[in-house]
Amino acid sequence: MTVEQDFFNQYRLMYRPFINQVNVQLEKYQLYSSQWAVLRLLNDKGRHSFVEIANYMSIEKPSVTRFVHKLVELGYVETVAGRDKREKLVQLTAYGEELVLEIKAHLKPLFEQALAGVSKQEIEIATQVLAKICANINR
Amino acid sequence: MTVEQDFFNQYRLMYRPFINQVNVQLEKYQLYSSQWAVLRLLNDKGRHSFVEIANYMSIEKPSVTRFVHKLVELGYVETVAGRDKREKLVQLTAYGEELVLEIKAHLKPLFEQALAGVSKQEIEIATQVLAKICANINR
DNA sequence: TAAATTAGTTAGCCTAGGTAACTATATACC
DNA sequence: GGTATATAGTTACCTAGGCTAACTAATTTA
Repeated sequence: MTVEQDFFNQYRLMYRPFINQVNVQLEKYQLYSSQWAVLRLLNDKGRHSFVEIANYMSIEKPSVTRFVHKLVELGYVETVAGRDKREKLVQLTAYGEELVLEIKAHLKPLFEQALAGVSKQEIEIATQVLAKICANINR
Repeated sequence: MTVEQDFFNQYRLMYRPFINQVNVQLEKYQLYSSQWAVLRLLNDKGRHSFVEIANYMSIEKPSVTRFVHKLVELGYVETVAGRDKREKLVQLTAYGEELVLEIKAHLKPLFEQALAGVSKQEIEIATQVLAKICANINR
């Protein structure tokens, strides 16, 4: 078995337990991990149109419509007029912004426990590897 | 944003494009990436019971039943009697074994392209980080 | 100004997971 | 030994979270 295959095997193996743990932590906010990913994007990089969110997350527009409508219902985000009459921008509400901070703090222990015994340097290398793969794949 | 959160964000971001690419490559074998993961397990580590497969993949037994029945239909695996009358072991057929080799070769270029510009050493570190997380989470 | 493109929506489908409840077998406990 | 509990796999049905196709409205291009 090659190092490459090994890596992707391990990558895959981690997915379900990780997502399950995150979902357990997010339950009290009525969120799933994919909805949380949208909130994080809006918090870290400001408002985005539906198409921008779709591209960022590598999903299709109808899926974004559903996520966003759910998040609007929960009062975490709102849509505002975009650059022209077609476009709508999604942004966090004041409540949503508070919540993101709270959730980040709430998730922190999980992330730290998951990465226990791994040095900062190793985490950074692993992060760079993942980023590089994204760039290679989406090219 | 902490290095931990950054890492998990990047991890998540890679998932969909990666799985989609793998699925495209597996289409000609009528497989999805999760079914392929089962075949790989059987090839790399020999025959497993349904429960063992469920534990390894962090999924529930009914999901395994479905996977395996699909793979039996395709003629890639077969079930044999286990250690007692309840247990059934799943193993590759001769055809399945050939196929695993073929698929591994078929996927190799994709993995190499995805990891282009990443050193063996970095890949190994990233793999260890992922394995460590699995161990930490499942504890 | 007609044709093509783009943003978002709607409807309906599929995968890949889940839970609950079941059968058959095996083990543990009085 | 017989009853209670546990375990392996199955069945039926539910859900999250994707997808495509076809649509409307607005915009850009030819």
